[in-house]
Parts: sequence; structure tokens; C-alpha cells
Amino acid sequence: MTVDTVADHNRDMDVTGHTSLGGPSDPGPEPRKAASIRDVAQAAGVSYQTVSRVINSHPNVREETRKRVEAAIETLGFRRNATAFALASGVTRSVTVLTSNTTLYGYAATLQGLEEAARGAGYSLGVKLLTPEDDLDRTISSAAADGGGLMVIGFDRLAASALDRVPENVPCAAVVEAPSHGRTPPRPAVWADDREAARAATAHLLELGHRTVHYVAIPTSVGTRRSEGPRAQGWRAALEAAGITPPEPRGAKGWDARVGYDEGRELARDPEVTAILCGNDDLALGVLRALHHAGRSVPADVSVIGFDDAPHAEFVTPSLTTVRMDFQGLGRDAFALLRGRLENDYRPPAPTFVGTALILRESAGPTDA
Amino acid sequence: MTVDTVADHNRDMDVTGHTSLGGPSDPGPEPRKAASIRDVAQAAGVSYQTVSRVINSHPNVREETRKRVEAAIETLGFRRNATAFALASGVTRSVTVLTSNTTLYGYAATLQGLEEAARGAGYSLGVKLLTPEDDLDRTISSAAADGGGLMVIGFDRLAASALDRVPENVPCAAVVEAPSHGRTPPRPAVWADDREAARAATAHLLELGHRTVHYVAIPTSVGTRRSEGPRAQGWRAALEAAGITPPEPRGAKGWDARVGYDEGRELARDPEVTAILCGNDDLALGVLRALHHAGRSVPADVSVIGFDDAPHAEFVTPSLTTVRMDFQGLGRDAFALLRGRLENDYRPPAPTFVGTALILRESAGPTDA
DNA sequence: CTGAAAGCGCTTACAG
DNA sequence: CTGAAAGCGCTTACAG
Repeated sequence: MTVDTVADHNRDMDVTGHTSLGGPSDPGPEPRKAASIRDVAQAAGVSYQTVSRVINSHPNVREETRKRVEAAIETLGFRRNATAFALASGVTRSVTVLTSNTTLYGYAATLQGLEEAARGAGYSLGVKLLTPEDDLDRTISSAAADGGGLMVIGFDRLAASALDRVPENVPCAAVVEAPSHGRTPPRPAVWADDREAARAATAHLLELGHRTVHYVAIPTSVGTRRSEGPRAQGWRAALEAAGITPPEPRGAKGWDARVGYDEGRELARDPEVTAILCGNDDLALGVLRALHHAGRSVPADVSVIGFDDAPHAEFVTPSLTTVRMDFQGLGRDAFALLRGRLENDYRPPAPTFVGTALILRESAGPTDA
Repeated sequence: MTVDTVADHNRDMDVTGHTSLGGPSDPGPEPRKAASIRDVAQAAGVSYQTVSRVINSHPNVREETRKRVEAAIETLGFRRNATAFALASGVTRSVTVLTSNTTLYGYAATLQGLEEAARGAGYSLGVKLLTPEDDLDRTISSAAADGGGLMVIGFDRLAASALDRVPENVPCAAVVEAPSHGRTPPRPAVWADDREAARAATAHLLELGHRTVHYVAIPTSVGTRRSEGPRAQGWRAALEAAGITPPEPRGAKGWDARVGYDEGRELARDPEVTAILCGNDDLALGVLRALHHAGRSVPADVSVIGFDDAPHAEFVTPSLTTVRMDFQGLGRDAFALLRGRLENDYRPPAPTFVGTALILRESAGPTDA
């Protein structure tokens, strides 16, 4: 079954659900004031200073005293006030992630890597969404006011420009699309070798016998044209190495399947097009859909390769040949970098070798010709 | 082209990329100490108390004094220390989200709704991932120690049990799968009417002429059996209303396409199976893939309906008939509830009417028979 | 309209 | 091993 446009078949049949409120609308149970170290001290018959020693596992506390304090902590349900700790000690152990997206696969996976690393190191993690409407400097200021470190997921122009605006004296690190050539000194940052990965993917298509490879770009955070990121460069390099003049790249209008669908419709009209590299898997999904609507079969008529290896890439039909990225690893490494700036006695481990890999599935194959 | 198993075609061709480190490995620029209100006061020739009035837009400040202070703030690059503010004022304006997942569509979209609402209200948002390994009570304690509110995305058992363990005196709200029948008083919470949505989706399949509808379940956070959540109940109710004895539900072993694929293979073996409702779109994707591998075409041989309307549902082939959920709305409403507990003078608005809607696409159709 | 005092809940030296 | 003091950077009453 084929339809002209995807949207044609979307129709709201029925609106049946609703949100309900649970719980009492009254103020709720009395917010009993939390116990402080003085309360604990009184209960244990010691000075509050001794309580401080116990909760910080300071060695110089008599065993019996410690027991008594711990018992008091238990019965009073004492939890050390993190705010007071931060103010008094000057250590914050928190990082705020600045990102313009949390749902796209690359962003979400990077965030997850950051979260795991932060949790493992005892850091709390904040998230602040960057939007074109909000004032960038205000957003950065308020994030920096929390005292902890700043982490920028700089895959897009908005985030990249946020990174540029972080004041010099605010501890900050980033995951970026490509190394920066502008700023001096550059911010500590990690990146994957997108350029080489795109080159390899393109070379793979050429080896399969395709005369040329078209490219549907993600908008890039670097370079002067929105379509000329490292992935585009790798694609271009592979074609040029084979003596092929690269066609005009397409896309660069967004990250989602809709954009891929629109570009795919255009490409499907040209019978000469037999191989398409896409800047991410969502774009690839849209391209596949457009080719399907145009009656061109994949991979028999056209080969498609995506980027990122999102979870669904393996289960769509045809399953998607794509480039796997280690976003979580990038998140982990970036956190280590930031931690190195935050803690004087912490040295980030040697950079993890994070590979990208071309995952061969069904959507790319040899040309018929 | 059809392959026996999806995984067969996965093969790492090449590992080409790597992570690099940018930036100096030396400590970086001297972390010049931030200006305090006393520094500003001295620069402006006023007391620090007056500075406090200015940054809090207190009315009783002479215009000229205000100007002078504002100028000093500007030149010194003063930013109010959020930690000290929180400690002194007792207001925290922060919420920590407890969730066991950040990448699945439902979770990510809810998180986005929470983030938008929090940002709009001037709250900062923290995220803490719940894992089966970590001690739940410790995780909750450390989240609560930050002083702000707690928000639980309680779609799964782990998160639901975290919600149950939040101490009574910690301000907390939740997005849940279904209203709680256990706890008294119940926590303020919001939910969508999954039961009715599943009932409507199942009824739709019956109206198309299918004799019965099979169900591939998500693991549920409520009920005694892992497959008997509100979505299962709605499915069951629709069948029973039509005088049909429900078959045994399947799945409930996870949320991802892999689980759907495994269950789909089993279902594909039974020629009597012509209609399948899935607990989410990822499961549905796996089921579609399994049916494809078994040579059963969708919707001609088998109809499939998903749940959630994830972004890719519209672009896979066949495009997925599914139930659209307003996760972002749930997040917004839940935040309002929590804010109501946090601020004495804030009354949450009337509950938004958040609809669910059956989105008709290609994957479900009339029976051949 | 502006300033001096006390305190938020902790920690870090400094005494004993 | 334990306690009394001073201070983190702000705010909230309390004076003038």
C-alpha cells in the first residue's frame, strides 16, 4: 500500500483521554522542619562540630561518640543540607548541561553518558534548554550562578554560540561537532571523527559500484555554510578522492524525518540517483519513506546510509545501514575533562578511544548496473 | 530482501573515528574570584544591604543610588550567588527529576515538558537517573538534600517504588501510569487515560472486522502482573465488551523493539492472528519487523497498532497507526502541581484537558475475510 | 530611603 | 579526641 503523502492518513479519530489530578489540593502534610547538625548534636550530647566530623568521616572521632552521633542521625532522619555545605565548603559537585535539544538521539545519548559519569563521581546534574528566544547570556549567567561547572552539548549553531559566550572564569567543557579553530584558548572539548566516518561510508557506497553519492545534510554548527560540517567534508573528500565532482548537498534545514522526506522526494525524481548518504538516521528514515512513495525500492534501485545508529535503525524495513557513534562515551569523556577543571587534585584519564563504525544492514547494496 | 534475523546483517566494517581532547591541559585561566555584594557596595559607595535591595528590585531605593549600584554591578560582572541566596532566603526554585530512563520517547517528552515549565517559572531542573543497582533511599536522600522539589516520572516499577519511598516531608509530585490506590494520602500526580485510549484502539480493530486482538505489553508499574497495566485493562475491556475472551497478553519484558521482535515472531507463527495492539511504538516496530521476516504483510494479513506516536511512527513503512499521548502536557501539569506545594502563594491552574488520540495511518486495516 | 545586626546550616582553621 | 569562633554570601527583620 502506498499513499501520496504521509500526512494524508493522519486523522484524529477520537479524543478520549484526560489528565487527572491526584492527591489533596490542601497544603498537604505539615512540612516538618528538617533536622540540623545542632539538633543532632543536642540529641547525641556532643557539640555540632563533632557531628560535622562524623558526617564527613573525619578520622579523629572516638568510636563510641561516633556511634552515638550516628544513632541520633538515624532517629532524627538527618540529611546534610547540600546548600549550606556548598556555601561553607566552596565545593559544589554539580554540573549544568546546556543543550538545545534533549530528545534527538545524539543529544539524548550524550546526556545519558554525562549523567552516568556525573552520578558515578557524586555530582548532581542540571539541564538547561537553550532556545532561540531566550537571551543566551542570561541563560549562561543563571547556569553559572549555581556555582558548579558548565557542560555544553555543542552539536548545533545555537549551542556552539553559547559555548563561545561562556565567560573565561567559569569552569566549562563541551562535546562538539568538530574541533574549534576560532577561540583562543580553546575550551576543553571532545568530539568524534565524523569526517572520517562519513568518508568511509561514502567510500563504501562507491565500492558497491555507485557512480556518485548524494548527501542530505544535517545543519552544522561549524563552517560558513549550514551544510558543510565534518560529515559533509568526509563525503566530499571520498568523492574527490575517486575523481568524482560532488553534487550539491541537500537538506541542512533540520534534523528530523520530515526534512529527509522532503529532500527524498526531490532526489527520487532523478533516475540517476542511486546512492544517498544522510546526516542522521531520522533524515534517512524520511528519505526511505519518500523513495517508497516514489516507487523506488531500496536497496535495489537506491542505496541509503544513515548516521548515528539510533535504536530504531535496526528494526525499520529495510533496516538501515548506518554509522554507529559512541555518544555516551563522548559524554563520559567530556565530564572527565570538566571534572579536571573543577577539582584541583583530579587528573582526567587518558582520552578514551571512541570508535565510529559502519554498521552494514539492508539499506545499502550493489548497483544493478 | 528478507533476512532471517536482524542481527545477522550487523557487522562492524571498520573502526575509524576517535575522540580527541581540545583545550590546554594546564589549569587554565586563573579562576578570578567572583564579586560579592560587598565588593559591589564598596565600588558604589553604599552598604551591601542597599545592593541587596537593588538586585531584589526592592522599591525603596533612590533612583540615583540604584543607578550607581547597577553601574558597579555591570563593571564588576557581579552575579548573585545562587547558593547563598538559597541558604539565606530559604527559597530554592529548583526541582530534581527522578527517572529511570531519559531516552525512551515517553520519558524524554515528559522531561521536555517539565523542563519547559520549570524554565518558564524560573526554576532550575536537575535530573537523577534511577538504577536498580543504586540504593533507592540514598538516591532520594541526596536529591532531597538539594532542598528543592522532587518530581518522579513513575512509568515503571522502579520509579513507582521510588515515589513510594519519598519521605512525607519532602515536597514531591509525579507523572504516573495510573492513579495510585495504595498510598494515603496520595502524592499529587497527573496521568493520562491510557485505559480508555487502549480500549478505543482495540475497539477500532474490532470494527475493522478482526475476530480478536492480541496484545504485546509494556511492563507496567501498577498491578500484580507485569502485563496488567491500564493499557492492558483497556484492551481487555474492549474485547470483553464484544463478548470475546482475551488471549494471553505477551511481552512485558521490556520497552524496546527487540522485545517486540521476539514476541512478533511467536505471533507470526499463528495464522489466526490478524490484529496486534502494542504497548508502545518501539514494540510495534519490532512486531512489524518480525511480521515482515515471516512474510506476513501489514495491514493485508495483520494489523498493528502502537502507542505513544513517537516521531518515527509516521515515517516507517507501513506508517504506524498509533495512540498519540500528550507527554509534554503531562510534564507541564505535574510541574504546576509541584510548584503549588513549593510556593505558598501559588495555586496550580485547573487541570489541563490532555487528550489522547488514535492516529490512523497504514499499519491497521480491514480484514481480508 | 539607608544602614548595622543576626542568622540560614554548614565548614575550616584554631585552641585545648 | 573534642569544643568555641569566625565565616561562606546572601536575606530578613529591626532601627533610624
